[in-house]
Amino acid sequence: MKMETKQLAKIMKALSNANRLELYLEIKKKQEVSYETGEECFITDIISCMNIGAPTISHHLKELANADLITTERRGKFLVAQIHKKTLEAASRILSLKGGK
Amino acid sequence: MKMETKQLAKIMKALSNANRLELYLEIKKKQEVSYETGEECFITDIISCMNIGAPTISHHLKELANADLITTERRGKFLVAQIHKKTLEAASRILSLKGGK
DNA sequence: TTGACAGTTCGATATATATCGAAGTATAAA
DNA sequence: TTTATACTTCGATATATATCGAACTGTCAA
Repeated sequence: MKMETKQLAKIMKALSNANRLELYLEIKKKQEVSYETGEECFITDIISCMNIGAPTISHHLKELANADLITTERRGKFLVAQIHKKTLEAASRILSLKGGK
Repeated sequence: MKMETKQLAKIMKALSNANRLELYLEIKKKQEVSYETGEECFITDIISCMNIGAPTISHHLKELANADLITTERRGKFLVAQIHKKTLEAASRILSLKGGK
């Protein structure tokens, strides 16, 4: 099997759980807003507006990071997350969503 | 949680297994070729070039169909599959891969 | 009708996963 | 230094999933 396929499956798996996907999309949304406001995406804000516990969020963040979809960074007491745009773009390329052969 | 998010998660889950994704991409590839040749995508050809058994293929086809990513149709003795382009396009739209948010 | 081929269904198994509560760690604030 | 906040780690549990072999169904060909 192609390396590409395995990699894409990994990305898909990371986005296959509804709560984790919501988490990812939330980070993505905040990051897009932050282009304008300069704010960062604080995980603590996301936790308070999702209906799963902190341990589960922590677990999901690791899965997203493991698939290279995000990175996280401590900012003092808090955790901030950034989207890896390249990973999502790579996924779309493999799926030939745009352009394509 | 948004309906959209749940739906997208379902699509992602269907594509999250490497073998199932390979199957999907194979159907997709054959369908693209078939634009030119007029051929259809026969599952039997795919089975013979993948290293999982027929029962598993059958299971995976159902998962893909359940996520609305493909449809299948009997052609006499054989099974042919078609990609639902719209589903993949909808997924990409929700992920905002193209165009703005 | 018999045989072969294509695919499905069933039952079993092994593995992965999502989630939680409890307890731990790190940082900031009082 | 005590307390509170923001996560993380651990262990447990319940559920889902991928996969297989065996047996079944449907279709064609001889």
